[in-house]
Amino acid sequence: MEDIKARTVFLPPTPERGVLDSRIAEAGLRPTPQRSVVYSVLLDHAKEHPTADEVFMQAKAQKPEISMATVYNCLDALVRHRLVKQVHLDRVATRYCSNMHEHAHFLCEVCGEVSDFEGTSKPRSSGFKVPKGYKVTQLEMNMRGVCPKCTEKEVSR
Amino acid sequence: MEDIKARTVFLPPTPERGVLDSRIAEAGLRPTPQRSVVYSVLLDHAKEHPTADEVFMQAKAQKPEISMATVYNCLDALVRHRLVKQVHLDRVATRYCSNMHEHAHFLCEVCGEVSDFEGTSKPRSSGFKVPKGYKVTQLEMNMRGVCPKCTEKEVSR
DNA sequence: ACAACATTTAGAATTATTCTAAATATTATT
DNA sequence: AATAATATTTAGAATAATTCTAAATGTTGT
Repeated sequence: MEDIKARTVFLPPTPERGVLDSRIAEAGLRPTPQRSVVYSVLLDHAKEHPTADEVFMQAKAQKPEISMATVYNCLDALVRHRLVKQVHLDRVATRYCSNMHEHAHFLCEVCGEVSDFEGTSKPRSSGFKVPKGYKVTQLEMNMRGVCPKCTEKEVSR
Repeated sequence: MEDIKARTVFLPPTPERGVLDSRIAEAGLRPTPQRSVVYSVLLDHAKEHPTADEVFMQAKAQKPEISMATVYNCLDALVRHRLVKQVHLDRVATRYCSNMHEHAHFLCEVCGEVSDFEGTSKPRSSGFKVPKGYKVTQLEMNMRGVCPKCTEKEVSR
């Protein structure tokens, strides 16, 4: 029996570099070392929904020559080819998400932590009236409020 | 019979200054001339979902001494007191919305125009699984795609 | 009228993102 | 394999959005 350490309950472990490269290629992008690194950082830190800057720091640890401009280039390429998603939760830096299952994002207004809520919603049965003629290709559901940890702390004050 | 000029189909005409001030006061904010101006700009330009910079330019037209810092202060105060909403559609500037009926935002990826889609969605019946213990106070649905105008143009090419 | 407090202001500072032009790497062509 | 065409990366400068700061002004309560 193999000794498998589950990384998280919901997210699969990050695949090896070769697999990443073929995913990048399948998406129609030339697989470069920089793109693999950026993609692997996002897969490894899916829970954190890192900002471009955080991705840069992590990527630098693996590949010290990488530059910020490249991180932005790679992120944009990955987003355009639907390997990752941008998340726009507030006025500060854009966050990135490698979980491509449809899901909602929740921002805790107390601690700032971002969580994923699984589920799906079809644009035209979401409760919102999409007028005829609008072609919806992407859907983003963001919620805000207080997470369980912070609710507890508030009560015990 | 009165001669009423409807400003838009869905949005009511902007109320006069006095009414604005009492709404601001009701929300628990001291009504200042700057806050009224900023609020009135947002009500007058609800359809455009203006950025802080656009609000500044419009506000300056009515009150030339107003400063950018004040516009940010006022916008933040209005948001905190639930008179307007922030909309985070992309990596560039935050947009503001004075339509407080629940609705979704649609960004046309061709022309960049933002539209409102009416409707409602309860967090716990939105299709997304909100785990027990999470207190959701705000919900934001953003969609992207192509608007009818741009779809037409694309076809006729 | 005075003290306490809130708001506004201009401008500087910071942060996020984009741009630019040169260097490097890859792919296609011979 | 050599060459040309093309794509990607790089460092750093430039721009844009937002926040900070400290002084001035305005408001409220006593």
